[in-house]
Amino acid sequence: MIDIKKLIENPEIYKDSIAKRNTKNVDLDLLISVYNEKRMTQQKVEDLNAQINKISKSIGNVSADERKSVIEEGQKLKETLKEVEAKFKDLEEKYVALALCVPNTLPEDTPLGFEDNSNIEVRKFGEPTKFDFKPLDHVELGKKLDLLDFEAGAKTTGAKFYFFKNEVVMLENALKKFALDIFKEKGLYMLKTPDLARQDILMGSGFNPRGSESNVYNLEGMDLSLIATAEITIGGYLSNSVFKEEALPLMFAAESQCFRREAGGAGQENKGLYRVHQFDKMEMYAVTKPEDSNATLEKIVAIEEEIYQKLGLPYRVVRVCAGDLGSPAYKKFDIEAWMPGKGENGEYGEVTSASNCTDFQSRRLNIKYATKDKKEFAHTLNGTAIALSRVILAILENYQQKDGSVKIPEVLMNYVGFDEIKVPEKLFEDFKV
RNA sequence: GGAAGGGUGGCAGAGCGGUUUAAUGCACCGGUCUUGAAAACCGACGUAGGGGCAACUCUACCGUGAGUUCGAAUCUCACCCCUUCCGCCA
Repeated sequence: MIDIKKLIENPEIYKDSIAKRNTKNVDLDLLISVYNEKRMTQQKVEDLNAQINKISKSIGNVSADERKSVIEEGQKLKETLKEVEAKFKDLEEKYVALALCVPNTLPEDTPLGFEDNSNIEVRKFGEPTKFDFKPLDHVELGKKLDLLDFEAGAKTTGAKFYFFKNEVVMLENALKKFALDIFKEKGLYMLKTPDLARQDILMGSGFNPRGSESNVYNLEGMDLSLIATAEITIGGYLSNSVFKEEALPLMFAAESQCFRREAGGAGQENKGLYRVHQFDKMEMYAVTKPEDSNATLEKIVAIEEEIYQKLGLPYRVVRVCAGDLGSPAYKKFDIEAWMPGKGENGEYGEVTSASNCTDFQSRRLNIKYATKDKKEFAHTLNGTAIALSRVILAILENYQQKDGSVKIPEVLMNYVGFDEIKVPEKLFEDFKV
């Protein structure tokens, strides 16, 4: 939610953001006029209430014959109040609906562009993995090594669902433990969150549970949705809180499952594990004072980079362009790991995303911090540590060998308990006639 | 899922249709006293929004939403949450 006073004072910075993001269906002029009308109507409601309060207080001191006329006067006022109140409620609803559509502002140096090809590379680690053979993609490797099963996922649940099998089940758990150890070392406050959340909590983080654009699954007949990221439930955890100034910045980490409808996400670009409806994720989150949020964003990206360096995955860090930002994000960095099986000859593919949401979410979720003499909205940030499905994809593709076996990244060997995934003698398919 | 009880300021806790401006206590903050502290005393002490240059003033908020009433923390209905017991179950 944006700060309406800031918007009225400075509509240009919001107009600029909307244009650069190419956000549709936002009408700032209408929003401002509805706000002003709402305010005037609110004043009328309050005046009427003040009159009614006065009358009902005076009623004890009024003589018996006067009482009747005083009550009648009150009744009259109440009828007027009902009309004005209905108008106010209507305006309030209109105002909220319009205000919810306004995206966060942007810093001056945001790269321009509407798609991810306008993102700007800011750093690079390693070089794209070279092979002296033609590498397989993770779907082929998953089949050959009996590690992934998309057909069974489709049969059981639907397209873009999958089974992890054998060593990948262990690899997933190893990656989680690896992430947890890093969280512990960095002193992050750790959470394992519910995988369902109320819809107002979803909206608090900037997710829209309803409408055709929605990316979330809703539970029929209930006020609950499957979460798309732990960012949502961490937001719920922190909602309606006031933090001590000296306790900030607070850094969190959470494990959860993530469910996304990803309507229209099919196609070669998104094959296999790259874009799926369900995956596990280790997420980071921070609450800071406004002046610290940009430094904290750098800190989150640094932890992410440490993870991918330790995993030995080549990556680049990109600054996300205006049109590719979600509406809560003020500034965002993605890490893209090298994926040898993506596209024709390998491509970088997004594995993390770190956003500074400034006060956009904290206004909706009511997350504040207190100084000696006032309470202010805090800033919130979020960043991926490990999206399990995509990192497993990257490990399989980057660590494959000529015979189809896959080496385990050194840092994970102790976690998984073996150093290589060998080509099995028998596949599950061989059990069938 | 069933039954009973409950949800009031930072905390504890009264109020159960109109002198409530939500009592009282504790905590916190400022002050007096003191070498300093404690105690005692005095004062201030919620959030959000509207109007005003301002001193100030008005409105809303007692789990949430609706309703009854001139007037609701108090009465009615629905929902949410908590506690205890029963049932079911990893």
